[in-house]
Amino acid sequence: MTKPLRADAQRNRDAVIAKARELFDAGDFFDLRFDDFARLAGVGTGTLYRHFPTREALAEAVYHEEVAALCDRAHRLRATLPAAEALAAFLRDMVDYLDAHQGLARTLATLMATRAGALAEGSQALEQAVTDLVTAAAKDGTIRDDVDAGAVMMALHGIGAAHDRPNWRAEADGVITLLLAGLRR
Amino acid sequence: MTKPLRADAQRNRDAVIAKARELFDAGDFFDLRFDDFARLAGVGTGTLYRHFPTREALAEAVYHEEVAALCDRAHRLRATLPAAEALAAFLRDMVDYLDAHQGLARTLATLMATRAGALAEGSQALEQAVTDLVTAAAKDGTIRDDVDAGAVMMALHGIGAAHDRPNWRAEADGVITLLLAGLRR
DNA sequence: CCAAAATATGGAGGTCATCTCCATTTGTCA
DNA sequence: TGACAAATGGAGATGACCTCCATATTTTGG
Repeated sequence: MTKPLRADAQRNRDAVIAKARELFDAGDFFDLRFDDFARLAGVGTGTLYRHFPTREALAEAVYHEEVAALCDRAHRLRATLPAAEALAAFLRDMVDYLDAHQGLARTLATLMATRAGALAEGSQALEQAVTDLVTAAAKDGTIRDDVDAGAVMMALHGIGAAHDRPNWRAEADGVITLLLAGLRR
Repeated sequence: MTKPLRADAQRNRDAVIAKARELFDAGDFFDLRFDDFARLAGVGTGTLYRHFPTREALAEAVYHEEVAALCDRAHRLRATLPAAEALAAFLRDMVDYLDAHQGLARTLATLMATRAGALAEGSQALEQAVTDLVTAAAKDGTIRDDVDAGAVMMALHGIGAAHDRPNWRAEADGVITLLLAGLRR
């Protein structure tokens, strides 16, 4: 399905992602004109747009492997721990991760806000991972089964969307605590 | 503190808010060019911008009284019900209200996303109302006191921010259910 | 190794929403 | 009523986003 990229195209693509990651870490990614970013990355605007039609698409590419890692972790947890504990561990990890990578929090927030996220691959994968964890735990009876996994997802969205609240970390932990306590039978 | 508005200015302001409310109800408010909106409302763009520097400012004006009503309701509930029940009732009302007025949900989501919300009067008031309810219930011992009221706020943000999820209502109810169950001692 | 075909490039310029500015109009007050 | 203050509105500046295409680079098949 995926046609092999020409050598120079691949090089440019990688350069763009590398520069984007750099800006994410510095926290400037979202404050920059997209055109200027192209110049920074050393490519023309046309090239940038061909590879990444929107800013969010680029953000997703940057975090693609990280999100994949999170999903993997979800699967591993689910395989090695009782379902409820796996869910708890995953949610706490998620907050840790968002805390360590503010860029991702902002990315997710944007993805959520623009609804482009509904189509984003990474977003889908994450949602699927959460759904799996929740339904597994519900099925073995350790958590209630009358609440949709989407509710957990929604709360996570809230955590991401509120990334700039002054007391973010404590509040995010609070949300997770409430969710887990609320889910317990 | 508030300087009295000239007669025509007041008239225009009211006309703009009225038209905005109309569009909110129709669901078109956010899909419209702000300039075109000015024409629709029968004022010049300059006038529109003088009264409402941003789209969000206008949205807030439209929902100002609604938010005020919600806050009043919070106070009344707090006065007439045990604290924990007041909190529960308020949160459920909140979802009902958001469900009935999608425009408000989207407004809140935007306010949250743009961080302009942190300064918005209505937003502040809502947060205060929630905080009051939570701390009251925590103080009388009916809910746990180790979780910040901000966590509840964050979850509400999530509900607002996710307003376009296909299964919104059920998931929103789920979030509230989990929060309330999680808060119980 | 060398065309010719396919693929990719980049940046000038088009498009469009946002917002400002100010000459003119409208309201207020003595 | 006259003069001063307040408000108006819409033309046009601004600036971000995105497209287009003449040129350049890579690949392919002979």
